[in-house]
Amino acid sequence: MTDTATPHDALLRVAPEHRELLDQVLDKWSLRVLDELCERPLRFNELRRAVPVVTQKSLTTTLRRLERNGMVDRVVLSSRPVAVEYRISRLGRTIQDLIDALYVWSADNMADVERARERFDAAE
Amino acid sequence: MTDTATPHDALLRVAPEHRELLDQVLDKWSLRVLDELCERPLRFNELRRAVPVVTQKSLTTTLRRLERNGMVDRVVLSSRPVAVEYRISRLGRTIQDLIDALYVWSADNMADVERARERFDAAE
DNA sequence: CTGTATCCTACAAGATACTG
DNA sequence: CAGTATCTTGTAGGATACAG
Repeated sequence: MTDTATPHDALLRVAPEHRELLDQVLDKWSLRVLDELCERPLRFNELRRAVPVVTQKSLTTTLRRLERNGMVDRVVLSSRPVAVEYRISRLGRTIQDLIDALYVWSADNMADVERARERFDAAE
Repeated sequence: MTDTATPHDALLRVAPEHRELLDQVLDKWSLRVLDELCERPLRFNELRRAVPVVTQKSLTTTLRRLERNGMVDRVVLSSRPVAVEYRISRLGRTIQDLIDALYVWSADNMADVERARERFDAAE
């Protein structure tokens, strides 16, 4: 790579499997679940209460996908009655750092975004 | 904040408007459009060809939303026939840096993710 | 408590046709 | 070229009931 290349050139044509992984891990419910589990391990119903207002079905789907991709660990604590705890994994923590950077970006730039929106809406 | 707080505590309860902004700017088509515009300004149909396989409707919707949020600039070059160019904005470039970091993360961790998937799928 | 199984609907997105 | 308009379809997600 020559020094005339822009920094972005190194990432031209992002592989489809990388896009797909981000799609599976950066969706609405996944972001909320990762947020919560980053603070502390939680059981299924605790998580349900912590993430308003997710349905059982959506929470199950989200947890399975996060578990499959190695972002969270599912730990069976006991049976009769069944107790299951969800914990963020090492991998999950590394992506949460990047997600947090996005939240910081939002906070830093929200004023500019709102100005852009006002300009756009006024131009109609 | 005391030194017993975890780094994540500072971000507890992310404001809904920040989540909403990320939802509007990190969806499938937006990521692809920002990728392309980061390399060079493009006209509508150039962008359509560059992003396979987006429909006119989805591309229009995506561009309007990105423009409204100040991520891209829409520049009318001439009329008769109309020519319109889309360019990444300063704000767009700042978030693209973070998106690129996510792609790098995907590349760095894809092997671990695939191992997790194999383990999960084998456990069925 | 931790889920599955069904049914249902609302909205995103595709196909197609048309316009300034 | 750069869109808009209309119609249709696919699918994620909600409501509800039930099970281990």
